[in-house]
Amino acid sequence: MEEKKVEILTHGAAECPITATIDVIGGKWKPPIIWLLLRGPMRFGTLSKTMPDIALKVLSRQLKELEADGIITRKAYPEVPPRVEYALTEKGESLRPALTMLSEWSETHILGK
Amino acid sequence: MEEKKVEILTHGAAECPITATIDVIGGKWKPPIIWLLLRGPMRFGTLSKTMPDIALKVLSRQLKELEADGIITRKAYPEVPPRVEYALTEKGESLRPALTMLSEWSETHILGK
DNA sequence: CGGCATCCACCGGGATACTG
DNA sequence: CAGTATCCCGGTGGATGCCG
Repeated sequence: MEEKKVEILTHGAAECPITATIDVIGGKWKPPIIWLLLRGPMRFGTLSKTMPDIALKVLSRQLKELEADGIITRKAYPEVPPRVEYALTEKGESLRPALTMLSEWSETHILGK
Repeated sequence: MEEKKVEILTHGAAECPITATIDVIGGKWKPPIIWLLLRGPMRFGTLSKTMPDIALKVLSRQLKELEADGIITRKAYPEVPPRVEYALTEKGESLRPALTMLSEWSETHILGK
């Protein structure tokens, strides 16, 4: 009864809800990937050509991680030559408003000044 | 003139507006730091006690980076013992809506589900 | 109290070569 | 076309110790 306990006792990074979201979208290439897929499904090769700076292995892994987090789906067509299309899930689509705000903030406060 | 040029020619990570914002708030401890400061200014020691898992040096550096990015201000009071208070700038405060959306997304799609 | 200097460990990202 | 398999590198985060 000596000291009044404050509301926030401890606050680790793990419990931070913002961190939890950034853990999902925070990969170096995940924002541009999701940003592109918000316009519609894309093939692996198209993603690669659209983002020439990303190594194939890295693109592959980022896509796999996004799939594991339920953000995108991977659909392979058993054709020759192979075709694989990536598309957002509902969960991924639900990121749109948040990502839009992040985008607008940078336009206002970083790029556009 | 043979091929029709698509709208999106290339899309590096550097040009992605979302990535630009995440570069600012994406440090491991930056979200919880900003999240706390959205409630009001705090002293260095209070931040440290509130987030026990962060090493002092790391906390110090993250604060310095946020200051360099214009997100927070550092005010030192020439007293004994020393006192230093950190507070959000307007630019930092302007992150509130975006961070709120990130927070809500995780509550809905990760934690609470 | 509120740092900074030093050193270290880890892991995400990258280049290259090969495959179903 | 759409990857996987290795190997490597740098940056960020972390532990410890000293200082105004």
